[in-house]
Amino acid sequence: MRISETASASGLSIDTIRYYEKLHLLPKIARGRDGRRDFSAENVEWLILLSSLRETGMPMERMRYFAQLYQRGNETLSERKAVLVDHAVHLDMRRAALDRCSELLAYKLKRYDEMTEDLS
Amino acid sequence: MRISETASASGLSIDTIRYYEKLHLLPKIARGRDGRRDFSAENVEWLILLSSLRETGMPMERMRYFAQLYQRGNETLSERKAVLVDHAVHLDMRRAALDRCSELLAYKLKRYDEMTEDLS
DNA sequence: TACCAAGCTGGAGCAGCTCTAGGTCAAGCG
DNA sequence: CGCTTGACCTAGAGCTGCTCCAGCTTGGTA
Repeated sequence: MRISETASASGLSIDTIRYYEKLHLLPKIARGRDGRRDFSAENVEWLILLSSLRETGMPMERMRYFAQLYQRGNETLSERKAVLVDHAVHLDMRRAALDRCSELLAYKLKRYDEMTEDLS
Repeated sequence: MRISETASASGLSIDTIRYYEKLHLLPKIARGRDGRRDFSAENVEWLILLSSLRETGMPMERMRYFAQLYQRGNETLSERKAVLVDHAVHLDMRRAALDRCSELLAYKLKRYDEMTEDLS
């Protein structure tokens, strides 16, 4: 798969994919004889996971650790599982932050409405 | 109120508060005769709002626009309202991203479990 | 055969903090 | 009264995580 297709499949930009490769967040990507990257289905699946983790706030350093586990193969499954379980907890915290913000916005909007009524 | 108290009340760091002031995201902050900042209750409330908006992904540029409206006073209430309503929509998108990530994690964890069972 | 889109690399630029160096000032202590 | 401590100040450097740019190569179409 070409890098442009991989980008739209994963939601990452082409530049970000190259950047992640440079940081060794990806396993070795095959190249065509013209030097272009050729992403496997597994590569794409991995990028979708990275994209989702990054989008929801996993720090780069943690992703690097996770990627190293991935590249060491099946012996690291339990450590990888721990990373994902931790991140699930983090998702709950983010959800709570969104909810707090929603509430605050609702309160502010109500106050704005009251203020515009008072003016009229 | 001192900057350290304001930081813990708003959830922003002291450095970030000073940075926001430099970018004119805050109205003019009073100073004591020793040159230290003295935040009013309204200042703190404003910082709590900014903190909440930033934490949930509002870009700096948008915050700057919002801050300018705020500093122009009550005539801008309807524009400010629009900013907050837009952001509420953005919150829903973020929630959806969290949910997609949760689902993906659940799927991956299930697969990990199947793989470790196969190994044993 | 000439072009154009898509890819490549190395490196600069940008957003949004975060940290550091080097200083001021007020309060508390001996 | 002098000394120390700690919270604050400023200007500016450094960091993360992209994002963009210049200048080049290649493969497919007319």
